[in-house]
Amino acid sequence: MRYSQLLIPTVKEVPADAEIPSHRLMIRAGFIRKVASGTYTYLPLGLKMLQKAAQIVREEMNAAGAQEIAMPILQPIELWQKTGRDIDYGETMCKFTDRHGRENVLAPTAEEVVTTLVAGSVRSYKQLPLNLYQIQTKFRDEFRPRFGVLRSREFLMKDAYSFDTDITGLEATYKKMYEAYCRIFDRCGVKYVVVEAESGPIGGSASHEFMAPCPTGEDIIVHTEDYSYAANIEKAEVDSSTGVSPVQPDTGETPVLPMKEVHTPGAGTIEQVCDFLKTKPEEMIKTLICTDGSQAIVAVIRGDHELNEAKLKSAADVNHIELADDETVRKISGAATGFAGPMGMAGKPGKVIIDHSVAAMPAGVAGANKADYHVRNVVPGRDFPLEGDNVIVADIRNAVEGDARNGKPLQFSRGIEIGHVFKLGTKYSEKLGATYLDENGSAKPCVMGCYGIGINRIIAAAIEMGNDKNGCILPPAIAPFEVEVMILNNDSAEVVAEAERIYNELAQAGADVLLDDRDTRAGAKFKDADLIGIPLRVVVGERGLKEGNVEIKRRTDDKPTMAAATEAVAETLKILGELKSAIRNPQSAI
RNA sequence: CGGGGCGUAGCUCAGCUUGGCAGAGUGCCUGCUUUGGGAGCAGGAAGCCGCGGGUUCAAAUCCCGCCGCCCCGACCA
Repeated sequence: MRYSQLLIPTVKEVPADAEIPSHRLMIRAGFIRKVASGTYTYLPLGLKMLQKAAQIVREEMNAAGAQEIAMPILQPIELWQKTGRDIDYGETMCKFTDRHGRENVLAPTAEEVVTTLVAGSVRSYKQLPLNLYQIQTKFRDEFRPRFGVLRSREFLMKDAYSFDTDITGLEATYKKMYEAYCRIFDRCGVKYVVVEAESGPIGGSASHEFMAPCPTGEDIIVHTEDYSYAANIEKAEVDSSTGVSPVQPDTGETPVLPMKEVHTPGAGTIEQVCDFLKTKPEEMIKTLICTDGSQAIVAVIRGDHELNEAKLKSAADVNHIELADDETVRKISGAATGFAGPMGMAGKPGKVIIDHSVAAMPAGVAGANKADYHVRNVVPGRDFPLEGDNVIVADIRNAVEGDARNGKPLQFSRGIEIGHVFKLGTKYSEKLGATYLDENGSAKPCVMGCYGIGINRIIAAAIEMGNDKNGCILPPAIAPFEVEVMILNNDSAEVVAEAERIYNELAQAGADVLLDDRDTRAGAKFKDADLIGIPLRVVVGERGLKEGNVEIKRRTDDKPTMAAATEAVAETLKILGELKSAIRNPQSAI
């Protein structure tokens, strides 16, 4: 295609509201423009990248035996009420009432529709396994859209849903999808690590996330140095022997002091209490009052630790958890927020969940359940019970520096979630009646899996990982063009003719090539080519052509290499082939 | 939803404290010169100063309300 005919509005100025490199560069390179918070227009180059990534996804999904379908974005809310997910998704779901007064949703995902489809179309085990997917716009009214297209309210997602007769079948399908995902991200040229993940409101028994490692990522990856264990921090489990209190253990030789109430006026946070009492956060016992909507769930963790809501949910065996409001806190603890303690909690309605690391403390400082007071020398097991009908000791905190898994120390890094695979089981098939008749004629629910890929995030992650001060450095598989042929001197008939020849021959050979035929200064063309990040550049200029040469330069090269104009096409295709086959990812594994 | 910031030319921003002609750079258009890493000179077009109300002789500027956008937090596959 010809540059002069494409809408590629590159900009020199850094957009004021873009914070991270991918967002800045996608705007600067003319890939996207913002329409409103969390919604973007994709311009020709940006759309081309999305389509290339989507095509790779499509090819690998088809190769793995999945079939492409198209489901509606507009869905009746009744479907979501059947599974209760209208509640689970809550405000995140875009809803509206149509002219007939019917409530509709703009789909954030499609389990309900696809499962209903299968319920009505599949009768026999002979029709299974089945794997259906689509590549389609999804809507989520995020609390806080940010980071450009990384967290937007409208985005392109590949969502696949598998139906098997039993768990063994699901395992096989899951493995197939997992492997297809590896091939997809390999082919796209995006680095990734696979981590264990929480399944969240989708529900199900197991899941893995594909993370593009990147310091600007929103997710925290917890892993051993060799990646033999890697998990999202929401999921990461720690060896229970690690992370125990550094406080001197009670050897029985030092007398155990009785509890002592101390006045701590206005000190409601861990930091304030530590300042006031000259204690360390790891000597504090933090008591968080939560609720599942009907009963109180009291979480007890060490002062320097963070509560992990997913772990708390599973320890308490509830579907939903949130921090209680001040009024509830006062009712349960008898004091303002900031002064709750575990003493006496076990006798109240609800559940008390105590983290392992608190149970291991010889003594600590806790809130007194009385405004402006804390208590020293609180001994777990003596001053509050570690067992009982409604008391559970469990792992309910986030992993921290110093924790280990399988005896190996854990490290922390950040990542962008670009893909997610789930084993769903029969949660949806049972609720929506997706059953089949087995060999014996008895009806059984399909065993499901679901598999998502954020297409926009593939693009953003690739730019996030591949950029320098001059612009994007894109993998050839998803770059808007593989090669640019640049006409350096538009007023030279020979230069123009030679550039056109090379451009036409490259295009005929199947290369995706852009001809920069704009009648503008050379500097501007160089800057734009670098900004867009086209992997390979062929410059046809008067100076070189006098000697019968053109210049060939990879985006990553410092200097161009000269090639005979007559060899330019062959040489370019050769380098392009090398670039395309060189793509692999260092730390994918697992 | 809580905290903070911002809203002025297509873009990046100054002007607001202390009310008094609507500004710069960049981009865009025209002409001349230039032509291998975002050229120079000259000329030009371009604004509901986010919206609504108030104070005032006079409001981009001060006051009130609303809307939008960004960041942090909370929340969230």
